[in-house]
Amino acid sequence: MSLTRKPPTMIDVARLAGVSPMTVSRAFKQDGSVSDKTRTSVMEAADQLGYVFDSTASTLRSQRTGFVAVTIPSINNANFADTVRGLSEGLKPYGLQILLGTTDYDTAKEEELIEQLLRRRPEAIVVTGGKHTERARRLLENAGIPVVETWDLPQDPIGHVVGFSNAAAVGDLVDHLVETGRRRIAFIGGDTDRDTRGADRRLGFIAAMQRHGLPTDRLIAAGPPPISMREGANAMAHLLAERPDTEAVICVSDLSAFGALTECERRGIPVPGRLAIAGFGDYEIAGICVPSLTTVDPRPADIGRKAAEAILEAREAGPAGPRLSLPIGTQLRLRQSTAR
Amino acid sequence: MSLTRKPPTMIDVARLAGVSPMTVSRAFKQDGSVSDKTRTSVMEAADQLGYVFDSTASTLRSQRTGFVAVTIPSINNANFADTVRGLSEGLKPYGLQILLGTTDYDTAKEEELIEQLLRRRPEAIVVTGGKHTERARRLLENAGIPVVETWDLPQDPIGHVVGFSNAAAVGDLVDHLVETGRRRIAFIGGDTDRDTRGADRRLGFIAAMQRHGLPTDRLIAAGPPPISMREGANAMAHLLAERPDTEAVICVSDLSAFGALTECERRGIPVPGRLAIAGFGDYEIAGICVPSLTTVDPRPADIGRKAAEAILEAREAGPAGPRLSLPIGTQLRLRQSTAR
DNA sequence: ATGAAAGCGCTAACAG
DNA sequence: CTGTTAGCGCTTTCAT
Repeated sequence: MSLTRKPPTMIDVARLAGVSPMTVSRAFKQDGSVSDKTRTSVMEAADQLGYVFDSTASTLRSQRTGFVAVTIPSINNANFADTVRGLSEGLKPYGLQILLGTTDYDTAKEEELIEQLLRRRPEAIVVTGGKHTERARRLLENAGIPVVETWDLPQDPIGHVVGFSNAAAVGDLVDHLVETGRRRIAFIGGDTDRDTRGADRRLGFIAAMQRHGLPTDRLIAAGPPPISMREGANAMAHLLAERPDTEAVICVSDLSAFGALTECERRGIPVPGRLAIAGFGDYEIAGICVPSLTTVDPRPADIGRKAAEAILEAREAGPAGPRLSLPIGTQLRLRQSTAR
Repeated sequence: MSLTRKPPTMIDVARLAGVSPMTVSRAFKQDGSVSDKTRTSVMEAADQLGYVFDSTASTLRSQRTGFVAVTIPSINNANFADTVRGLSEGLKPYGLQILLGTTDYDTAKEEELIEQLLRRRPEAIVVTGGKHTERARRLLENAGIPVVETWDLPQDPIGHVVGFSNAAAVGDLVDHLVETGRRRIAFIGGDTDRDTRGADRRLGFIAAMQRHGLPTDRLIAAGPPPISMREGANAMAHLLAERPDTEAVICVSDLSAFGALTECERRGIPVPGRLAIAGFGDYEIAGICVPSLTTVDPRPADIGRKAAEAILEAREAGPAGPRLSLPIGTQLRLRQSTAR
């Protein structure tokens, strides 16, 4: 590492290249109107000095940070990671970079995070879910930038929405299980409403069961979110002890579903023979485990791509533009774990 | 969303609170020397105006962005996600925020990414691995900030290092398999050296096999990284077709190892009875699948935490401080998939 | 504990 | 195509 001496600025580059700082500035832009010859000599000077463009200064003067802020519950989740990837790919061609933060499924942390992110003056913000603290909501409303809520269909959206009904998607799973003759169906999910999407899935389960005239007395609380494989296995052990005659289980995610599946394997309980299992998310594991898992594909990368589209449209339209609502068509993936 | 009018600045807040902008600035700092009464009235004024502190301006004047740049190969990988979590938690108390980018296991993309990130003037940068393009290396060397290379032990480190020998860790796996009586051992990994850590694991496999006087003719190339579950299953199918007498398989990661395991399950091949399988990474699935997977735990969150420590120490010590090298003690996790 | 003046490094706006 | 001037919103520095 070189000793810290003052790093070169545009002025240094300009001096060495024998041009004005403004010309250096233009040379570093895509569309800057500079002759090829000038640009080349500027770039050579910059290279020679080890100059690295300072976007903090550019940002202040031009009022364009090139940031899009994104909040997700957890970075350690393939679904949200896919959404971030889709978003990132959709924004990159426009020179927009993602500024990512995680909320740990906690609206208080989300509020703090949103404030932190807004201080960086992002040009748009994408949040996961539609449930926020009052202050977080106010911050988003007053930010003066496009706001996109994702992975949900909020009752009262702040700005744009790219999502789907978690409840309806679980309803599809229930319908499928009932159609294939299951009646005593359980739901394994988180024990709080901190994970809004998880809570919505549970509500969707209850509503669909009632629609079919079936009891909803097999709700297993697997602990605070995120509910992962281990919690799924424990919840399945609990369920088998309490209600051994259960015919099918819907889990809040594929990870917990896979954990539940392994518990059946350890106990020699045939799946789907004696017990059907379904998950949510279409994580890679769902397609490859044995038996493969029936699940719902929420198209996470599509959510990201469409959120990017929403942002780009919103910038075109300006603050007076319409609120966009881009629905995501979830897809039921019927696999071995619920076959008849 | 409110119509975009000019957002309030410190000057507006100062005017409303009847103080100077400097006092507002101090009120927004942790240790600003302002009376409680003044701070309260400033905060009230700020609230009333919906003022949000502008760190882009703060950053320019103070030359402190509060960013630590981080590059990882993929966001969709629980190991790297854990490292980012550890890092993030270690840095948060110091007001440092992570600016994350992904390289897709591509050093050319890494170079571009590093330049992008350095333009944002991070106060330190953490990169995954120790292999970079020449220009990327030069950029890092001249950045004038602490540089930490992780997940590897580079021959010629740029700055600080927090890592372990991937080769040695795979050597431990080979030793274990040989000790338990396996001789015809295969390795499933990526087909290029793009994934440096994967390539190092393969080299470690070859070296350890040679040390034991065993042949290394069972190297399966599973495609370009990242090698995931599906590629692991395909590679196993290929291996079983070509070399059906294989006694054990080491996979470049737990994800491919799990895929390989499912392929055995589909074909009715007993694991570990007829074939032993080992992975790498100690992903959650390794501990919960049936049979559970023998693997190496690289302590990803520790890598992040120690990288944070390295950064904090380096800032204390200044540019003249020592190059830190914080080794990570990987842990062999012996489980059912290689039991005798 | 508070204020006044200056300026961080770049670019908008205008001129030529 | 290139240059000049001013200023983005804050904080450093120096004063009181």
